[in-house]
Amino acid sequence: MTGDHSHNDSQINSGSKYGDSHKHKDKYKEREHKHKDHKKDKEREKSKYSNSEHKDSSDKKHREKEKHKDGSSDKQKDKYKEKRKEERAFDGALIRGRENGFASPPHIKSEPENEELYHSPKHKKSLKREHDDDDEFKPKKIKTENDKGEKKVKKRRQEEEDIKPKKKTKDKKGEVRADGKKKAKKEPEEKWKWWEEERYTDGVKWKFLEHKGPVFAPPYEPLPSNVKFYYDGRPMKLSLEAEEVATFFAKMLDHEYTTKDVFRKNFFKDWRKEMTSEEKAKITDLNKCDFSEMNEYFKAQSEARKAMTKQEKQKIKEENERLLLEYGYCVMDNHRERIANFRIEPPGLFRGRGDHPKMGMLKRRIRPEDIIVNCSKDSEHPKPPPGTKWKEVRHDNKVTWLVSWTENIQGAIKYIMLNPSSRIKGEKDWQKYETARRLKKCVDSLRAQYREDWKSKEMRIRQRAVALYFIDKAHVALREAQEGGKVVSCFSEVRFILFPLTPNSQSAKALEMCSSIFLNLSINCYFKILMPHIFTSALMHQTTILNKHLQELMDGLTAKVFRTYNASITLQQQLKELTSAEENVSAKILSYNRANRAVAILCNHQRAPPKTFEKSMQNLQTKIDAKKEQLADAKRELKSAKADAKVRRDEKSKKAVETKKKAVQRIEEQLMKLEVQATDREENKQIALGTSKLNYLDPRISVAWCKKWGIPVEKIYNKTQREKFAWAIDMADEDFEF
DNA sequence: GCACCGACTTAGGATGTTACAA
DNA sequence: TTGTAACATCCTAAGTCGGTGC
Repeated sequence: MTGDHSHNDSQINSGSKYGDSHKHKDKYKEREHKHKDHKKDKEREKSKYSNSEHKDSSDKKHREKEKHKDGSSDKQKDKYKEKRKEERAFDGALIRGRENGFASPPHIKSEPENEELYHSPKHKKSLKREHDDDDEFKPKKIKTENDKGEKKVKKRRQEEEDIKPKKKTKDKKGEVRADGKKKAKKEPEEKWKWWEEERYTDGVKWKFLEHKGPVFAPPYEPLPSNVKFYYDGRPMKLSLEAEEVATFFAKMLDHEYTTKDVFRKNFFKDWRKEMTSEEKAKITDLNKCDFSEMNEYFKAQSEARKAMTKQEKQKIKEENERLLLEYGYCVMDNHRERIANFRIEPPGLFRGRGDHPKMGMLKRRIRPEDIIVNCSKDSEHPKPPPGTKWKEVRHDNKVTWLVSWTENIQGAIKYIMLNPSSRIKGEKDWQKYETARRLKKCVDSLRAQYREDWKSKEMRIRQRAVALYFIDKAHVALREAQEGGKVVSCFSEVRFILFPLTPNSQSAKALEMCSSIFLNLSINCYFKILMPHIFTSALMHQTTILNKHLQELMDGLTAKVFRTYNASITLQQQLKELTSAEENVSAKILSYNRANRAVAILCNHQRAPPKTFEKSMQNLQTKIDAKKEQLADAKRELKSAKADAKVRRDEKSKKAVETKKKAVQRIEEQLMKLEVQATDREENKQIALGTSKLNYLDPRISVAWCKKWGIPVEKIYNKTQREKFAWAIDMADEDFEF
């Protein structure tokens, strides 16, 4: 659908995304970040949390106050955020503008209305599975569901009563992989079908949770004495602390980051904090620092790692697997579930994306004293490493995280949570798609309504309607931005809104806007042409206000539901359009990828073309050429074999003809496969399919498509994806309609 | 009503592993 | 057997949204 995705567009996009944007540079002028001195920080934390083993509300308040005091960094963050969002919105809008973006294809309207009853699980009295309702109202649609409906529905709560979460339960969890060999690893035979059970109500996420806590980053290993750091041309032995931070920089020497001023400046500032006073006195200029020997050492190490013998590699692998087995799983409500990120982020230099003002800052090492552990009271609590204490152990079953800590760069909280294959993530995912399906039911009237509202006499209503239009069609979400110290929500800069009005803009044709939209924009633009934002903050500038409005329109509706809905409905529609029954499997998969790609383009999921793209494309072309030659040869041979057979008229030559014929056929097939591959790859050059596949496309659409056309689901989803979408694979049959 | 924050979800680059061709 | 491309997984930054407290 967007085959003409132009080169220009992508340049615009990736260009600004990766932070060149000179136009805005002034915006991010270096500011003295008042972020605390690292050491002060440490001290304060020490005093703050010295006796924080127990949850203490006054302590918490105190902590909060402390946090608020240090608002400077947050402001900076906001400012930075603002810029990033602007760029994205602007770039995305340009691209989508040209391509007529999210404007739903005309066919969407003609989608048969789904008569199923949708309701938000959130507000249901009984949080029974959505498909239970499907069964009730449309039994024939989801056959498999129907069958299951007759099965007894296990009651989770009852189960809990029956099997008290004593330690022993762990041993019998289904998916234990006893054999260390990965190749031999089997999918667990009996996978828990959580989707056939009841959900919790009232925000309870679990009743029992037990885990072993996080895995900390390995301690720093000092450099061997022959690897030296040089200052001003002379070797210099660094203290352990300073050396460690230096290695972070040395490891990144080949990266573009280390050439950036901001990065260098932030790094140097934080590095100096780790130095002894002598070092501090001596090392005053980063440009005089020579890390190259260190850099080479790390390169050599990584080479050595690659060159390790099979046995050595195997040993490491086994150790990793042991770690995974021990720390990678938890027990949540009688089921053993995989943890997503059980390793604590190691220390290093912060790699903010784009022109992040904090890039290069030191991400400090996380210690047990920074860690909040969340688990059941009656579970065996994870033990902190000997001689250390957790910051806190809490038992909050209204949240899903197992471990959390606050990082030092932005002051944000980081979490350890469960794998996407877990019940807790899967349920949420499923619910997300159900909300999007409910939007499908009312999207037409909703669209009609906001179009109507463009004409409203009330400015507030008109603006809201324009906002909705953008959210729906261009996925320009309202966002928060700093404006004179106040947080306002707004759309992107005027330049973004203006582009459809600029006469020479190619984008003018792009957004199929009604005249009343133009009118609304124009009014604003005339008045605010020099202002940074389009909408006045007085009326609707809180994201929450708009979201409240969305809630009124449909239960559970937020801006992001539009994205899910538009993506999924587009996939379904594109699959219908592109798949033809005559095609063979690989052609069908190409069609699937094309449908997926259409969605990725809509959602503006871009990627940098792989570094090896041109080369690999060339290689493929060479292969194709060779195959063509081979085909020509084979055809010639067939021809002469035929001629031969005509003369000889014996069995042997007849057989030879058959053989040659088959050879030609085989080569033709191979050639086609290669050509399909080339097309697919070329079209995929700058598009990232993963994000939409993983986050926006209702997996049941893909599963239904696979079942309908007899495509093995493995061709569409790899193992991890199949684990994540197990619920969909199990429940959707070929008739599934999004 | 505003500012801020916690708890998630989304995003895509980096790194590791596997499959396949030479 | 080796080198390489493709694919999978890991990692963590960034975005979203609702809640809270002033």
